[in-house]
Amino acid sequence: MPAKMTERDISEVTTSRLSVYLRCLTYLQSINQKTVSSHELAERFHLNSSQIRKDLACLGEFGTRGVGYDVSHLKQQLVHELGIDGTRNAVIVGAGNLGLALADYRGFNSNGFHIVALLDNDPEKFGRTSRSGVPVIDVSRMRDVVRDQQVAIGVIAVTPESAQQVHDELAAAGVNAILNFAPAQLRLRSGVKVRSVDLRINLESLSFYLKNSNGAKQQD
Amino acid sequence: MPAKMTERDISEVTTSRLSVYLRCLTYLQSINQKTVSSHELAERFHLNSSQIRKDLACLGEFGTRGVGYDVSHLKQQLVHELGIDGTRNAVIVGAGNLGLALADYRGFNSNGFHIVALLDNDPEKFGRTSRSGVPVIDVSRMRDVVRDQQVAIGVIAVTPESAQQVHDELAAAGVNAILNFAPAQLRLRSGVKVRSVDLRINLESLSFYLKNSNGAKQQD
DNA sequence: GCATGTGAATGGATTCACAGCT
DNA sequence: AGCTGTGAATCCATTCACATGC
Repeated sequence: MPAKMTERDISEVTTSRLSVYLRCLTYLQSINQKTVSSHELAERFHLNSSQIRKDLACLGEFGTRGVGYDVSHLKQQLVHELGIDGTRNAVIVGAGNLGLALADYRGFNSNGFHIVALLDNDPEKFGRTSRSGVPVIDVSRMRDVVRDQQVAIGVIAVTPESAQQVHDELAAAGVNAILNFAPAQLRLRSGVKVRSVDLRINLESLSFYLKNSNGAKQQD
Repeated sequence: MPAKMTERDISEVTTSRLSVYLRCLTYLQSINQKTVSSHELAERFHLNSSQIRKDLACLGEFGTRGVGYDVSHLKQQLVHELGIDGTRNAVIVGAGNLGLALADYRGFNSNGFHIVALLDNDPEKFGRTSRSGVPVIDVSRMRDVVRDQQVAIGVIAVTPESAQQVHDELAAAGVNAILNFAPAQLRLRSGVKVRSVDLRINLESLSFYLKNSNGAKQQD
């Protein structure tokens, strides 16, 4: 099977960094800076400058030797590469605390993304909205919502027990990208991309750090 | 400068996996399974079995050749290694949507962690509590709260503009581990561990996937 | 026989170092 | 002179393969 090189061989870590660069470019643009060098970016992010050049080179040759990168041009390229020059619609499944908070999260409803609905199975909640106005809809209507509103991304904010089922339903409804907040090990499907945010793991990782650095605070 | 090997040379990725194993062991214990092999764990997580053995070997030799690992013993070891055999107290800074949701998140208030307060600078909110009863306290009292309640972990759930300041205040108050939800590039301090959860980056990464897999859905 | 623990081999990502353009 | 783009070198993580012990 010949490696088909869909996804243009840009690795996961690289794309994450591209997002970070994009945010920085937006800032630079706002303070009217016209060009930026890989060294300047490197300092801002505690990164190595050649890493940044390698990352950016993935997109083509956009820099000018002796000068650096044109801020607004590079930004535009990143926006395009990340596929957020249009608007991507998303649904959040689970209108509990977390789902509601996410629905109102600025950054989820801006710059290329739009939350069209919260889906839940509790009839009590149908028809209500989040503070910012995202409506809660019966999860059994998922298929219709996804089709009618061209939903591309699903967010799983339900209990770990229901997460797998929700994942499968989203996939069946034609959603190919999923952001999962449930602390569960999902059985994945080919063609559907899942990113998991596991808050518990993050906490435990911090705890581990605390445990193993306590006696030895002053390392520099 | 001699590499002092605090943190016992266990890498970040490894500790994250240890958390995952822990969760699995808790499950296995609940269904009364007594032992488990690296192969069985590997299947559950789509991982390589020798990776699991390597990870677990970091903690010492807890397996029995020919048999596998004793579920409850290994679990206990992991709990101990991750430093969650006691209770670690945490505060959440920012009593907005996200902060409130996090305060009530089960998994944040169980098994080794306890959220003692939400800190905010809006007097309107002082004295209120989250649904589950976490009180909102004036952020200017951070120092006292941290001292009196022996807070080890801080969660940043404020706007990106305030994140750096909150980070610095937490560090100054003696909090050495921080979970940051603000989409901002923090200037870090030595001795303080920060893990960032950047929701925006996750979304953009999914968008990138969608953009680059669209023409080529059927890869297996 | 079966499963761990671990050196050796592989594979990826980061960093170095420099040739090439402006 | 300055900074990009990139092969080469290095570093770290994952996987292989097998000796070791139950």
